Amino acid sequence: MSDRYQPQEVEASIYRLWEEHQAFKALDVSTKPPFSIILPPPNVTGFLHLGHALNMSIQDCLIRWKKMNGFNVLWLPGTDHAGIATQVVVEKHLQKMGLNREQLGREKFLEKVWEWKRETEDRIYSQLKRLGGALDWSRATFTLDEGVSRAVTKVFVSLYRKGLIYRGLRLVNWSGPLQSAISDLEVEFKEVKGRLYLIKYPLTDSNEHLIVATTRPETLLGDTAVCVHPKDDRYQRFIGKKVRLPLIGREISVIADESIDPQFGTGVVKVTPAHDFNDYKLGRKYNLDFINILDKMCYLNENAGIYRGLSVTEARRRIVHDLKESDLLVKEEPHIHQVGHCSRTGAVIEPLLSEQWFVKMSGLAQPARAVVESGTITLEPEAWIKTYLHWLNNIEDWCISRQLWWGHRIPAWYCQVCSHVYVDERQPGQCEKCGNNSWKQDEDVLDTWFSSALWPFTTLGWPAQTEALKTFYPTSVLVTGHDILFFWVARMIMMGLEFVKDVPFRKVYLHGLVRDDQGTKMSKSLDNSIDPIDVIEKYGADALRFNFLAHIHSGKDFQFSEERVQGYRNFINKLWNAARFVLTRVSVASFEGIHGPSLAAFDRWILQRLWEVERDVEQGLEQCRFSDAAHLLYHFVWNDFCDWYIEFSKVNWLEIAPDEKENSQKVMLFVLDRIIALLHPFIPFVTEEIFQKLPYREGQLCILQNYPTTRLDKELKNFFSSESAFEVELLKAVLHSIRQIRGENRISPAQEIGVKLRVFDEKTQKILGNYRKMLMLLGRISSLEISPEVRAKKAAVSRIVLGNSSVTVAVPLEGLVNIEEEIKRLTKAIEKAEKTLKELERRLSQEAFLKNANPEVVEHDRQQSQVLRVQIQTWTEARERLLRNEEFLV
RNA sequence: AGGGACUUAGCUCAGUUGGUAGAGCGCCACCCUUACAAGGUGGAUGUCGUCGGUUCGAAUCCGGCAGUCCCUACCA
Repeated sequence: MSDRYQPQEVEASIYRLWEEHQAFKALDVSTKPPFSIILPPPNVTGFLHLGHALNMSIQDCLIRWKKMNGFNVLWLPGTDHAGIATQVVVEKHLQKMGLNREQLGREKFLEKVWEWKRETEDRIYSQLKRLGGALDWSRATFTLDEGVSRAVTKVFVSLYRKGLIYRGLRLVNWSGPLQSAISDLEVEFKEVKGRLYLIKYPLTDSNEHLIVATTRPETLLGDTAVCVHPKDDRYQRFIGKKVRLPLIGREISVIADESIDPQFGTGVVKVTPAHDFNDYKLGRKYNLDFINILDKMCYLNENAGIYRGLSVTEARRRIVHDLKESDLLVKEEPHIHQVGHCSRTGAVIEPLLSEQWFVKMSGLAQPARAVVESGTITLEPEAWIKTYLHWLNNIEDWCISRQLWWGHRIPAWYCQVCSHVYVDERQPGQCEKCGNNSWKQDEDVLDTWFSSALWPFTTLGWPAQTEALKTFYPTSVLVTGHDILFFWVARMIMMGLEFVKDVPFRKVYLHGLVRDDQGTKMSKSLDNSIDPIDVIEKYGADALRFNFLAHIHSGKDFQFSEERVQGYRNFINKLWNAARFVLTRVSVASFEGIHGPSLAAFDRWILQRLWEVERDVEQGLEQCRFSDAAHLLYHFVWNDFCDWYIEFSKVNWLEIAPDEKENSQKVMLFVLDRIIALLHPFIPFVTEEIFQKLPYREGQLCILQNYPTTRLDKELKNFFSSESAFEVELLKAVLHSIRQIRGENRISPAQEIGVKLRVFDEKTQKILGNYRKMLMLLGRISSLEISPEVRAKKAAVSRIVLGNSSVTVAVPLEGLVNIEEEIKRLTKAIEKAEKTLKELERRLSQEAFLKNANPEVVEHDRQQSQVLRVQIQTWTEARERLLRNEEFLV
């Protein structure tokens, strides 16, 4: 074994080992209880970033943990075609080669996208493998796979027949660059510094005019009314009259509606039902004309008269100019407002009237709300429940058609003769209305989230009632970022309830987003996104995973830092070296047959600590508190096992009889064995690599072991001993005192020192006497005196109080060090203790405290203040003697 | 505009029923003591955003204020 763990040399072969043993395979039928997670399918837009690595680290930890706990686990991989996103990426890619999709035509273009999909999917899957994902690859699914597509069509048809999907001419969010409608969720609102224009609208029957306030003067071309508040005294006399539209002269009515805020602008609003969501409602309510002035590219169309062909911004400039010329512009002022932008292209969203398909949401939302309210599905962190419910309560119908090519084609056909619309899973024969057989399928595809909403059951074979579906649905937990709670999570819940009549998962764990070390969101456009492979190659997959698991806290965003990964790489190396020590120094073949009665105190102590760690790690994982569990293990390995247990054992083994040594070595081997298993879900590669080196584990796999729990290791309790635990704590405290004196007095670790221990009771004296050699070696002591009466001159002194035992540690400093240093040290210690003591005494002197506080707290404070008094007295005396340079009883 | 948070050591963050402030990294000092220098030992560092309230006692519970962030939302 090398003295450094070399992840790049072992990770690939370890992953291969797992695959060869089919360690990730889930069984459709099994007597074991099921545990299933569907991997949120990454988009085939490009490679995975650190956010995915975080997401998958959590899932893989759960999967391996549950597997080791005896569950029949399924972690199902897949990828998402990601309609708009992928189409945009591929179009950009083609653009570089001087191609565009119109040139290629639908079929050729789709071939290109499929080509892209194959490449990126390969890359994504290899990234997941590099990260160590225990995914059942035999079940990998793509959202456009035939089975999934059939299911998507079936769901569409079914919802259509139930009247939950309808087609209609509606005002939708239109993205000019995409030439497609997008859903409300895909619109991002940004604050924009615009202008508010006040424009004169002359009355037809008088010389008066109304002044309209608008941020979008160009849309006046599509105005079909002007609206005021019915109770607005300023304008009541105009209601019902007509005004002449500036520049184009069309006559429109003045109407009144309560929705108008008289305080805003002039209190007069132009109504453009075909280009504004508020105006659309007014248009429907008052039966106004809908005049569409934009084409699919968001240029002005034939209804714009002389402005035809202009872009929206050009048109705005021209119209403002023309209004000024005609003296119709009263005023323009700066105005900050929220404007919707396309989340994919960044273009300003134009509300546009167009024929689209919608899902009626209110009926589907109700049960989805109920299952979260009732706790059938739990959200972690719970803070999201409120957000989730609020969204469902205010849900609007979902526009699911997209004017794209990449995606699930909408299963609707239009009769070319009589325009009859036919929706079915297959193309129809004769038209039931007119008897002709001339059909054209709808050109549009479905919103990518439509198929994602079905993912938990389509991946398991639905609509067929497969064994997999029976076994693994509902899935156990969904792990995903909180950014897609509405896009995905909510819709899966609706569709699962609608089509499988059960929730898609029992628990949702929402984690934060990964940010860079400056705290900004990682994104490709900012060029700050990191390929996890780069990190893995530098530090290993385990270090990256542990970094996430040790640092993820209840849904908070995660600030990535390479230094921290490096820190956990060091931890993994520490583990590696501990294992190396055990494997090279321990000569027993297995840990079987540990003989309880002859165990040393350290052995008992480490076994007890192990038991406690097993208990607490299990609790942490049960509660999805990954960082708690990770830190527990980190400190157990580094501090308890390496710093103390191995160091104690090294010395202990020098002294004891061969059979006792063997017994003790079994304990060390056992603890290492358990550590490896405990850490496996967090850092699978290094643990498996070490496991493979355990001689008695030949032919086995770490991933297939039982996870150490207090149930599995219940016999550990037989080894517990409070006296042993006390002995270990006492030794630790004495050694720490000696090292502290050494460190603070700058006595070199190479310099051996004399130490005198004054003990105040026989029991402690006996214990310390038994560990004389231990103390001397670990404390680098040349002469050690242990006695009830210890005299010293020019000595550094420290007082330990532990339970009923008390020890004074004295280190003669003559010739070693400047006495002034020690006086400073003592003074500092005394001051600190006095400060604490003062606070405790103040508290204990309050009658209210003694009366109201928990008796345990009072007792604790009493004891603690007694300890402090003893310490202060010892130190104060020592300081005086040092000053007077005389021998004293320490 | 409504909602949800967050504010703790130089940095990133823990702190689960209120009871003497913690970790990792960084920093300082001394050490290549044969598992590990990707290491060892010791050390320093915080009016827990601010003001008030409840309490014997508040980082922790309640309220006001300030700052930061996120989500939802058609304000012309």
